[in-house]
Amino acid sequence: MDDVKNTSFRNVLAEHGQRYTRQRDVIFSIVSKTSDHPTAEEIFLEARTLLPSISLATIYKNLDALISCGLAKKVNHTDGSRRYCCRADPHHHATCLSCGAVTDIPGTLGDTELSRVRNEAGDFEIVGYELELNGYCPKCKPHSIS
Amino acid sequence: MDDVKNTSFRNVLAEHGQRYTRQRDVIFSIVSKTSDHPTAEEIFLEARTLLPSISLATIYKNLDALISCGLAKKVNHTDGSRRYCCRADPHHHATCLSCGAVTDIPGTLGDTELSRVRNEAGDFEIVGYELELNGYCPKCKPHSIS
DNA sequence: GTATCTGCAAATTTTTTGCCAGTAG
DNA sequence: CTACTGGCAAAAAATTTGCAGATAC
Repeated sequence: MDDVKNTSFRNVLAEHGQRYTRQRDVIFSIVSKTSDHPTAEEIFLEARTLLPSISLATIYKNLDALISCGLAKKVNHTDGSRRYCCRADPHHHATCLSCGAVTDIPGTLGDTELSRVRNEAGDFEIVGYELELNGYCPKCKPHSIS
Repeated sequence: MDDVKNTSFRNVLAEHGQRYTRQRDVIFSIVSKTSDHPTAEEIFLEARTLLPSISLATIYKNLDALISCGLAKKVNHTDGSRRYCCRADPHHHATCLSCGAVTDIPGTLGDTELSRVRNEAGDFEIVGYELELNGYCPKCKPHSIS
């Protein structure tokens, strides 16, 4: 199973004229395995546990490479920090207004809803969307009454 | 009409222990009048036409002040740039994948849709949401076929 | 073998801070 | 008056770039 995934990872890279490297692999798996959306710095710290000599510049370069292959993308974050996630099954992002944690919420918008939006959009051709939610996570909810 | 708005602007500031200043007013009106979502730098350049001696640090400080009063918020774009917008009537953001321009699209999600999402969210208490769309704006659409 | 990639350090860009004079309330 | 602000310059963070040696293919 992992072999298959790894092969397709290599293929996607190859299709975009990019080579497979250990660094790239590690970065990709960090971004795709974490359910929250790490910052470049966080990815760097995590990657260093596997590749102690990796540098932050390599993280940035590889994130760009992954993005150009469609394997990852930058995500919006209500607090303004730049974060990354891999393009997986559709889901929404819920950011806690209190602690800043990001939770993934499964699901997509309904077709009815989507065509309504598409209608409002007029000449703008909608390719994709992302629903950013904000509020209070279970941990912070009790305090939010203040 | 503008007087009323201005009074309420002052009130909101006062409620949050913030003072009314010309700089604050200018920055707020720039952010609320532009339909696209300017970066701090863009706000700075615009503000300088009215207040030639304003500094970029003042822009940042005031944006924080406005945000803390709920008068503006940070939005990130798919391209990773940090931008600001004022909290006005509900709308979606459509970012052009080709030229990066951001268009506001009026509308809200339907109640049915929203309660579905709320349901999926479980213990996470949803306060607000933002629908980020991406695709191609009318200007770039013709080229997107390539 | 050759083009791409890595890690390093330096350069940029972006954002935040400290300070003192100026101003709102 | 007194606390909050503004502008400046300097500091700190975040991101990008250039390069020589290493590596994928």
